[in-house]
Amino acid sequence: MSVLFSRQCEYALQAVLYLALKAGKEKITTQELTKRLKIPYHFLGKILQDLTRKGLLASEKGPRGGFSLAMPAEEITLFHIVDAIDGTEFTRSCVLGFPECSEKKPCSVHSTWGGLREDIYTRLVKKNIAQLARDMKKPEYQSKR
Amino acid sequence: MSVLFSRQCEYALQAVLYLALKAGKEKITTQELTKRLKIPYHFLGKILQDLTRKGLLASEKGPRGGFSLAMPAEEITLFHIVDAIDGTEFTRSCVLGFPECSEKKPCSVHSTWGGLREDIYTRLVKKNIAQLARDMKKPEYQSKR
DNA sequence: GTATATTCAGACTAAATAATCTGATTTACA
DNA sequence: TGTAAATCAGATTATTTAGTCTGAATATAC
Ligand code: SF4
Ligand code: SF4
Repeated sequence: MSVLFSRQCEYALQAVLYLALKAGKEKITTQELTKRLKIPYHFLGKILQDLTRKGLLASEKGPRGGFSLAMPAEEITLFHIVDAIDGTEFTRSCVLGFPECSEKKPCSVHSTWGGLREDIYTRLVKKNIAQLARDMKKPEYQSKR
Repeated sequence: MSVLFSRQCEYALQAVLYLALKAGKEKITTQELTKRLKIPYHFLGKILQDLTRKGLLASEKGPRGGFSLAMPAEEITLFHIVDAIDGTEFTRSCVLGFPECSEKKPCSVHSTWGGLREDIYTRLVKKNIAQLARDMKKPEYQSKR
């Protein structure tokens, strides 16, 4: 298997994206998210708690409670989410997982692979989730649900 | 943690690259590889067996035995190695692990992320391991060992 | 032929990640 | 004030991946 981010992180990305799409309206419950995104309920619960602790989401308990973005969607990028869940180690370590090397003396694959992590980073910060949510509403993204 | 390929696969890449570098000469033993590349001995053994079964490496038992490339280094790319260990699923599935989607109705992040898997694929097939081994010998890659 | 160095095979253990379960806490509202 | 709907916390289990161990099979060299 090959994978870019952990499963938790993928779930987090989807969840926050969903929240951004519904931003402004009512709070969103774990139940709604678990149904729409097909993510295991309790696992998702943990992830949302985590994102809340990290300050990305705001939560409210009790009936009519749920989760919402803790800040304007314009200020959140996918990078913030990845950072909160998987951390930012990938911006520093070798994409191929090769052992330590110095920039001065790169290994033979570095000319090809060295740029990938910057590339991934760029994609993560390129758009904020408000833009992504707007994209989601464009006709060409409508809609299989 | 974020990672592109499994640890096994990373080890396999390093090992085959090492073999390419030493190609033509004697067979290389697991022991030499485990020392040079700092990969757990028995784990590496499994991986080399795997690569042999998949037809990428040739093995010989007994004293003076060991492993060597099963074909000219010019015919092997990193993609072949990844294919043998992790499989090629990543060329088809979403890099963010999002659930099934149709190309016709991509999700909102697809414009940014859709290209990444082709990008990775390209990097994997761009150079064969003979070229990579030659790169390794260039002065600018010399040498911390 | 015997000792030795290797791959090979399979069972086993360890660690990391993913997922589940139980119950406590908070809050809205009838 | 009581009930229900939600988050929150922590323990537990399951699954996957990583790594280890033991011994058999095979080939070389003396
Ligand atoms: S030189 Fe580049 S590709 Fe090679 S090990 Fe270092 S970071 Fe990885
Ligand atoms: S549309 Fe693209 S980014 Fe979105 S889920 Fe499908 S493959 Fe992934």
